[in-house]
Amino acid sequence: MSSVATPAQRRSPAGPKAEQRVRDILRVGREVFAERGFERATTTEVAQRLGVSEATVFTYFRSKRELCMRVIQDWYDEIITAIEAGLPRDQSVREQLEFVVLTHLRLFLIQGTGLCALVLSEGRTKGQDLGEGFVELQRRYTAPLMDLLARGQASGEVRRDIPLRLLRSLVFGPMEHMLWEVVITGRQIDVEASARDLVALLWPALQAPDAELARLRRLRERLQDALAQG
Amino acid sequence: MSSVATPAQRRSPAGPKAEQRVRDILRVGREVFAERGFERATTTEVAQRLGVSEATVFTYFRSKRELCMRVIQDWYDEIITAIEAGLPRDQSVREQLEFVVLTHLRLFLIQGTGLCALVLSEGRTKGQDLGEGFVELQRRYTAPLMDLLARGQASGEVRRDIPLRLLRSLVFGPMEHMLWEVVITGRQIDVEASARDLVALLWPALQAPDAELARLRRLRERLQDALAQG
Amino acid sequence: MSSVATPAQRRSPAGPKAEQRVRDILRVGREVFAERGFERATTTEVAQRLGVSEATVFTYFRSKRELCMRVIQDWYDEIITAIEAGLPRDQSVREQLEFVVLTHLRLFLIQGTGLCALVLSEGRTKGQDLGEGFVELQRRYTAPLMDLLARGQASGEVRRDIPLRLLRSLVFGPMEHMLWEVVITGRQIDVEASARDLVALLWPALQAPDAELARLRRLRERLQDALAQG
Amino acid sequence: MSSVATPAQRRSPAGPKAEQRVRDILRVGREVFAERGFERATTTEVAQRLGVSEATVFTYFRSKRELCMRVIQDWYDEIITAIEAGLPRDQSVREQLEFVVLTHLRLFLIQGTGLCALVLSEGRTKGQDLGEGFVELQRRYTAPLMDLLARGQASGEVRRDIPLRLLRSLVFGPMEHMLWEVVITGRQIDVEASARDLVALLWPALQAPDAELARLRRLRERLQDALAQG
DNA sequence: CATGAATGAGACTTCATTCAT
DNA sequence: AATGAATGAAGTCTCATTCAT
Repeated sequence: MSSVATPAQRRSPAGPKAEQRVRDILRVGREVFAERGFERATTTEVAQRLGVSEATVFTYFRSKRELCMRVIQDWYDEIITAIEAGLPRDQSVREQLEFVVLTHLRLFLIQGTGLCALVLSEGRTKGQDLGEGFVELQRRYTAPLMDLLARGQASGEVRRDIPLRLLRSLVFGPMEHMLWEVVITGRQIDVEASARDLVALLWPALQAPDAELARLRRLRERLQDALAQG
Repeated sequence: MSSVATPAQRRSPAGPKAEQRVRDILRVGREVFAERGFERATTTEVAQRLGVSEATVFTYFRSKRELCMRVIQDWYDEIITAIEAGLPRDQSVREQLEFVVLTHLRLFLIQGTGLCALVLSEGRTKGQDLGEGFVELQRRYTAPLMDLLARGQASGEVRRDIPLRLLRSLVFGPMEHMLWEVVITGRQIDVEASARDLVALLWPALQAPDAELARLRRLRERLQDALAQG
Repeated sequence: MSSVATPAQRRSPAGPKAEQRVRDILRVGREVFAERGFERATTTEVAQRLGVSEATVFTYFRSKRELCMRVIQDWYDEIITAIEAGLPRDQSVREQLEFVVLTHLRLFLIQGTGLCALVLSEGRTKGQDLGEGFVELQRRYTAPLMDLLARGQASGEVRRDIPLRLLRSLVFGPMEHMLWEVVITGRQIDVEASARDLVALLWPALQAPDAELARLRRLRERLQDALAQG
Repeated sequence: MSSVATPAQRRSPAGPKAEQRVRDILRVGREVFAERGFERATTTEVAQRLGVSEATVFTYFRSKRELCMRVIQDWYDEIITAIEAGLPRDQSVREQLEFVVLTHLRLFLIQGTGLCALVLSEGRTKGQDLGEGFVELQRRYTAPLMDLLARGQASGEVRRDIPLRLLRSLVFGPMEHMLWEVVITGRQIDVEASARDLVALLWPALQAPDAELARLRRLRERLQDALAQG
C-alpha cells in the first residue's frame, strides 16, 4: 500500500568477464586514488584511464566511495596475506620483525605510498565517509605484528614492562615516517638496508635492556666456570 | 628580476585594520582546515564563521590555496618558535629531547590534530598543489631536533654510528604514530606521561651502545661462530 | 497508407511462449508503474522482479513508454469488460448506477490506486508523452456510464435538463475524490458501504427534483382514485 | 573533537534585490513545474527561461525539491487568501458555495491546471518526496469549504445526516473532475456558467431531504413491497 | 530467443572566484 | 574596504536503450 519501498538497486553483474572488469577498475582505481587522494580523484579519470565510459564504472561499483573502500580493503588484504604467508615463524623474533618491516616497506614503496597516504588521510573522517569498517581493517592489519610482539614477550625476547600498543607505535611509527619522507622528498632509498637499519635501531629498545646485559654476564660466568673445570 | 612592471594584480590591502583582518581570517581558516581538511573545507564556511562575506576573504587572500598555505606556515612558525624559545639548552640532551617531544605533542593535541592531518595529507600532493615550499618548511620544522641530536652526537650523549636522518625518524615517527592513533580512535591520552614514556623508550636506542655490552655481544658472536664451525 | 515498406524495425516476437512473456511483463509492469508512477518506475525494476534481463523487456516492448501505454490500456480494458459483463441491465437505473460505482471502486482499490494516479498523472502530458490515444480510452472507459445515464434520461429516471457530460462529472468526480483521499491518507474504507452512500447522495441530484415530486403526487392521486372506485 | 559537524550550508541572500529574484524564480518555477510535473521539470529549464545560470537558482533554493515545495505552498496561499478575502459571509450558504467553486475554477484555469496536476500527482508520494507538510496544506486548503458546510449544517441549510468529509468530496470531486477534463481534452469552458451549473446540480443533494417528498417515497416503497408480496 | 555488458545523454548540485556597487 | 550577487566549470550518479554473442 505505502509507496515507501526500496527503489530496486541495480546489482553489479557477476560473470567471468565481469570479474575481470572489477579487477581492472580496482587496479586503475588504486592508481588514481593513490595519486590524488579521495577528494581529488575523479571517476572520470578512472574511466578514462581504463578506456571505458564513466557509466561502466558505476555499473560495477555503486559509488565513488564504495570503489575507494574496495581499493583500500584489497590493498590491506594484500599486505596481510603477504605477511601471514611469508612470516618465518621458526626463526627468531628479531628476524621475524625484520621480515615484517621489510615486507611493509617493500609493498608500500612498490605501490607508491599514495595508498598509505589515502588510508591515513581518509581514515580520520571517521563517522561519515570511508571509515565505517576502518577500525576492523586496522586491527587485522596490525595483527601480525601485535602477535609477533606478544610471542616475543612470552619467550622473553621482548620486554614485558611496556604496553603492546606503545611497542607497536615504536615499530610502525618510524616506518611510516620514513615512508612520508620518501613521498615528500622524492628521494629513493635502499629498502633492504633501511629495514635492517631500522630494526637494528629499534631492537635495543624492544628488549629489556638490563635483562640482556644480565644474561650476557651469566653467559660469560658460565663460560669461565666451564673453562676452569675443563 | 625583470624590470617589466607586474601586471595590475589586486594586492591585499595594508594597514593596521587590514592586518587584524588577515589575522582573523587565518585564525578561523586554521579551525576550518583543521576540522575538514583542504578539500572539504569551504571558503563559505570560513566567511560565515567570521561573519563576513565570502568576497572579503578573497580580498585578503588570492585563493583558497594561498590561505591554506599561510595557515600551515603560521602553524609551523608557532611550533618552531615555541621550541626555540623554550628549549632548556643548559640541561642534558635527554631532558631537551623530552621538551621537544612534549611540546610537539601538546601543540598538536591542543589544536586538535586536524592540522597534523592537513599537513600530512596535503603535503604529499607535491608538484601541483600546496607542496611548493613544503620541503623548506619541513626543514625548519625539524631543525631544532636535528640540531639537538647533532649536539648530542658531538657531546657523546648520542651515538654517532647512525645517520641523523634515521635518528630523526626514530623520534618523529612514533610521535606521529601516536597522534594518528589519537585522531583515529578518539581516545584521550596523558600528554606528559606519554612524552616521558616515549623518550624513555627511545633513549636506549639513541645512546651509544654501552661499551661492556658491546664487548659481551662480540664475545657471544665469536662463541657462536666457533660452535658453528666446531 | 503509403506503399513504402516499413524500414526493418525489430518486431516483438510472436508465438505462444512470447505471448506468455508479454503477459508476464505487463503484469509486473503494472505493479511497478502503479507503485512508482511513470518517471520513478525503472525498466531495471520490472526486469528484476520478473527475474529476466533488462534486454528481455526491450525485446517485447520498444520502449518504456510503450510498455506503460500497454499497461494502462490493459487496465482500462479490464474495467470496461468487468462493467459491460456484469451490468444488471434489467434492473433499475439506480441499481445499475450502484453497480458501476461499486465496480470502479473495487477495481481501483484492489489494484492499489497507483494505476489511478498513473493515469491521472500521465494523462495530462498530452502532446508528447503517453497521452496519444488517451482521449479514445477515456471515451470507452466512460461509455458504460454515459450509456446508462442516457437510458435513464430516455426512461425519465434521470433528468434531461443537464448535459450528459456534467452528469458524468457528478458521478466520477466524487468517486475519484474519494479514491485520492484513500491514497493520500492511507485510510481504509468499506467499499460497498461507500458505493451505496455515494449513490444515495447523488441520486436526488440526478433526478428532476420537481419531476419526482410531481410523479409521486400523481401516483398518490391515482391510488386514491383507484381505492375510491374499488 | 569529532569531525561529524554540519558542513556549513550556504544561506540564501536576503536583500531587496534578492527578494525580487526569489519571486522571479518562483514565478518561472511555477510555470515549469505546472507544465512538466516534478520529475520532468529541470532546473536547467527554469534557469534558461529566466536567463540566468543554473547556479543562480541554487543560490536561492537549496534544491529542486525545495523550490517545488515553495511553488506549491505559494499557490495554496493564493487560493486560500483569495477565498478567505472574498467570501461573502453575509449572503446565503448557497451563494457562498457558488463563490468558493467559482474562485477555485477560475484560479485553476488561469494558472493552467498544471499545478493542480502537480499537487495531485506529487502529493501521493507521501513519505519520501514532497509530501512532508502536505497534509497540513490540504487541511488549510479545504478549511474554508469545510467551515462553510459546517455553518450550513448549523443553520439548517445543509443536511446533517451526512459526514462533512463526504459532503466535501461531493463538492471538490466534480470540480476536479471537470478540471481534469479540461486538461485532458483541452476544451475551453465557460467558467462562470460551469460554476453555476455545478452548484445548481449539487444543491439538492446537499439539502435536507424535503419532508413531503420523504413521506411520498416511503409510501411508494410500501406499495411496491405490497405488490411484490401480493 | 535471451542476455551480459556497455554507454550517451543528461540530471542535480557544489564551490571558488569575480565584479559592480 | 566590503559585499551582494552571479556564475563557469566540474563532479557524481542514473537510466533507457543498444548490440554482439
